[in-house]
Amino acid sequence: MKKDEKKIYPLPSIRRLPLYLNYLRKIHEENISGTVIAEALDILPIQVRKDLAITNVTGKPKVGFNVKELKKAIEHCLGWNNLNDAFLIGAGHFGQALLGYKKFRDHGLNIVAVFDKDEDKVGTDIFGYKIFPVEKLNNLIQRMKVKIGIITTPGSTAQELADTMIEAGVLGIWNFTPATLNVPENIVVENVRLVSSLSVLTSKLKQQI
Amino acid sequence: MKKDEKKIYPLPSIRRLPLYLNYLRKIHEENISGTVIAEALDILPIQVRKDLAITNVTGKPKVGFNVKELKKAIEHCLGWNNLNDAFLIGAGHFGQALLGYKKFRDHGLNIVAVFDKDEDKVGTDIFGYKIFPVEKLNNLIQRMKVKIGIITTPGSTAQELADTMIEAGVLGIWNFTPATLNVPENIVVENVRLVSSLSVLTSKLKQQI
DNA sequence: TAGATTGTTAATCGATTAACAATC
DNA sequence: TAGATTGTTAATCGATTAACAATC
Repeated sequence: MKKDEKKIYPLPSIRRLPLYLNYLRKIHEENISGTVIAEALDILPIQVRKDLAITNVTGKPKVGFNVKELKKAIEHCLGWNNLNDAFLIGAGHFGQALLGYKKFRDHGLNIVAVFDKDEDKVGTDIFGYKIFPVEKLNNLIQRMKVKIGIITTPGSTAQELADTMIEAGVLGIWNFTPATLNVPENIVVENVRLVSSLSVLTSKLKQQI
Repeated sequence: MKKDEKKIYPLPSIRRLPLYLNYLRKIHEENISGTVIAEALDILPIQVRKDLAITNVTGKPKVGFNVKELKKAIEHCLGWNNLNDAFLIGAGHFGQALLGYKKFRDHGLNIVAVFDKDEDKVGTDIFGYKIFPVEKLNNLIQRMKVKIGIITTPGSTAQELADTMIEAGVLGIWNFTPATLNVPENIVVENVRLVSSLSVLTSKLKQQI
């Protein structure tokens, strides 16, 4: 057990695992072949097999993989088997969009509280989440032992929030701001760079035309 | 000119270009060295130099790059020199978050109209954008010659919308849904896979702990 | 059995990193 | 000039893809 927990998986494979999981959750067959998954998701069959191999689930030639087993294994691999509690900081448009997207619970994430520094927002309710003042962030992270912080504030406050959260015990940060966060090396930061994504789109379009 | 338009840039470099651009826009120096940029963004200096090389801007040893020239070149490279008009489909939480994020204009994107299939939303206003019924999508894309569609609907309607838009002349799709879009090969699709990003975070955290 | 599908081993490809000469 | 910084060429690394034997 310990051993597989420590294994480092290729990140591109990790990124594709939830695609497989989504697909597996939709179908009703008992077994599914990598070939079929590949076709549905527009991925090469060999890549599907390689990706699925990291879950340590083995398929049966001519039959494929057991769907139930595979779903469980992917969830385990991603750390989605028990819900990860998270705090969300920044109740702006973006934060609200995330709060409104209930599906995160299907993806291992459980947002348990929301923070904002805007006095007018504090105390109000968004989608059933009561909004706390950022001043309480440190204290509540410690008390609730929350390990994940989601930053949806403007970039200018991101570093400061990260510092606070890390000091209080947060181990992973999902950063939706354009800021580059400076953190100790044992802290995991995952950046959602919408602008990088947009760059790919527009630069490809430019080439295309 | 033609020649450089057709060149295919490494996608990882393209993803980093806007980070450089953001940084360059913040500073006030006339020249900047790759080394300094690298330090600020926590990237290796050699990678910064390699990335900047794709813009064809050359720096001066000991001096660095001309900031103004570099900004222009990056914008050109990304196709941000003239604003790309885009339609947004799906005025839900996520769509609204994008509409509220005015900064896209600094990143080459100009959302010109918003569509939704919800009759209650049609005709109303969000952040100054009037919402049109999806039925008008085809017609307006043709009339306004819009080339980019942003899909922020639920995944179930994404393919259908993509088909409609492509038929009407859209060339690039920014897909915020989990759906895998099936499109002709000359059409550019860029997927924003929040769940893939979350996967990276949670799986790394699992290893860390 | 025959053949679809898996899992493994090897080859290819592309990105990152290193080394270093050129140069302002 | 001396030395910081660039740009180029080569080495390394990791992911993707190909080939194929194993097997249900």
